[in-house]
Amino acid sequence: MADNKNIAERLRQVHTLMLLAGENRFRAIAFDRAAQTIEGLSEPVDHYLESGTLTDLKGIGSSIAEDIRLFSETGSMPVLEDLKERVPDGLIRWLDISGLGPKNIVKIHKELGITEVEELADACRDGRVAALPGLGEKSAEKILKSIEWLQQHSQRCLISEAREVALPLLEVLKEAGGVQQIEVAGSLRRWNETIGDVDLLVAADEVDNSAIFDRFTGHEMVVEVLGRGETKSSIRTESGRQVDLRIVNPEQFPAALVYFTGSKEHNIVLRRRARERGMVLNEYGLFPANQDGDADSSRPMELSSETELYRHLDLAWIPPELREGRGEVEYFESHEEMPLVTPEEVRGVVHLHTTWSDGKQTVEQMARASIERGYTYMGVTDHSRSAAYAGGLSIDEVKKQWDEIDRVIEKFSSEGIEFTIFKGIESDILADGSLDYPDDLLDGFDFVIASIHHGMDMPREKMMDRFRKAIEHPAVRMIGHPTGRLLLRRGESDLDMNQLIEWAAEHQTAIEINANPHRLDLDWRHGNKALEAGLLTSINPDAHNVEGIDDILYGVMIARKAKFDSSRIVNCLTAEEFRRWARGEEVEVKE
DNA sequence: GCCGTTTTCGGCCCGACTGTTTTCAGTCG
Repeated sequence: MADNKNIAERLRQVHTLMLLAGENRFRAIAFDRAAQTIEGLSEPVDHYLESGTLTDLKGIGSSIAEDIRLFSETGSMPVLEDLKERVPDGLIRWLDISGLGPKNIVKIHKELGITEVEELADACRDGRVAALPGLGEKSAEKILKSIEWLQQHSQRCLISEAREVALPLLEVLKEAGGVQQIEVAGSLRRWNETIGDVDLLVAADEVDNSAIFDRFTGHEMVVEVLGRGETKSSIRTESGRQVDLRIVNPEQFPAALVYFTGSKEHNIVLRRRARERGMVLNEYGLFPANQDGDADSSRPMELSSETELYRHLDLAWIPPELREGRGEVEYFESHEEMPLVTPEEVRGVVHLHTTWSDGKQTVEQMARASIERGYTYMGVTDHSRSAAYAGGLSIDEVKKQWDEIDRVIEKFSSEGIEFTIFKGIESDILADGSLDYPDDLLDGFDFVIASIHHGMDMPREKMMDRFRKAIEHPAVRMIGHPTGRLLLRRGESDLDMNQLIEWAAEHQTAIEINANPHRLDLDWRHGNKALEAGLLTSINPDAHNVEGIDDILYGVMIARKAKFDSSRIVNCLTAEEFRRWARGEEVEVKE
């Protein structure tokens, strides 16, 4: 049996290799679209194969359906195998070089007979690339620079790092003369977990553009100006980030904001909708189409906001974090809004570490910091005993910690502070699926988060078996960071996430959204499945110090991307309701 | 390769910027 992720990955490979093989662009894109569709499914592809409904799916015709069927039955996809034979492995890495695309990759490869990035760098240095028709000195120099940059920096960064670049620039540009509106756009506005480039958008009258660009390119963070035109400029920061700034007229701002927020997939759907309604949508506005189908730019629709633009396309305004081409457009055709959790609705901080294990602050300090931030309860969840590297608690230490928590509770009570502290634990799930303490001790906790910290690369069946046993354990109320991933550093465990979601939903066990920007795990891409299954979650900062509590914001935004409203988030419950849920009582989930 | 409330063929999102060119192709977002 082939799982959806695996199939989508193969289809993506076909797309990439077709570009490098110089195949028809649209044929290649068809495979990319099919991959997108498969990824968004909440049922396994085999279900569609068996019922013969695969070709009912958007972007999957008889040809790709056959490729998928063959792959599912034989584990091999002939169209992919054929491409792999024709395209050298090394070329795939060339696509990461910014400024170099498939056309020139094919040209350089064919003319010079080279396949490795290092060979390409040499060919740029010794003039062979510059001598090719259509390329020149500057192209060679640009490619070489990109290769060198690539070797020093990873292409993407965490959303937290991107915000550190974007927010100061935003502040400085706000103060620049002539700036009427300014917004962060791109994947950062959509709250994606990793970010490539930072996009900024400004509304200003043209006469002011030059001064605004001066402010931008002159900022102290800037180490290189990559380009500067009339309306667009790009810079690189000392941290290696590329930032693009676009300036448009105020009347163009709404359309430009939609356009630069993306995603690409979302924009394509919007443009198609505009076409279907006799209009053309571009970054400058929404225009009636003339007889040739081009935009009649003399008659722009008047737009004062994104909302109006969506209205013209018979849609309600779609929050940026949902604009991922995963069914949001269909939803907002018939709904005015989607119920989504807000930061204010989170009431408790229920996954945090203290000095008892690897946290930096005491129980009392973490509690006071939570109170300052407006939370009404917290759950202390230090590491269990086998997490030796993180100072996991022995049975004896657990009991001492309980005493300390009781002392803090008493102290608060004497100070007249209303704040609830739950005694929790982040228990390791051991290799055989059992937990890290005897059952009678586990019963003594208010709640248990079960997480895997060891043996994360076991085969899928073993991993699933471990999680199943943990979910079935009566003391366990939450699963922590299910895939174990560390973004940009470590991959995910091999899991059947749909199955895991179903098991957890059956037991009313929550799967946390770990809000630490290095994790953001559960992945929002499982949101549709989680919604169908009625999965509960908890937005958990996994804080190891006071500042870590603020990561809850990232968790809230990821929960919104995953379409959670507060009724399915256990730390949006009141302290009393949380206590009842932790005891295993049913909680009300809104339909 | 996919798709159709104008279409079973001929489109497929659209424009800025750059560099290599003399009118445009490639790349990016």
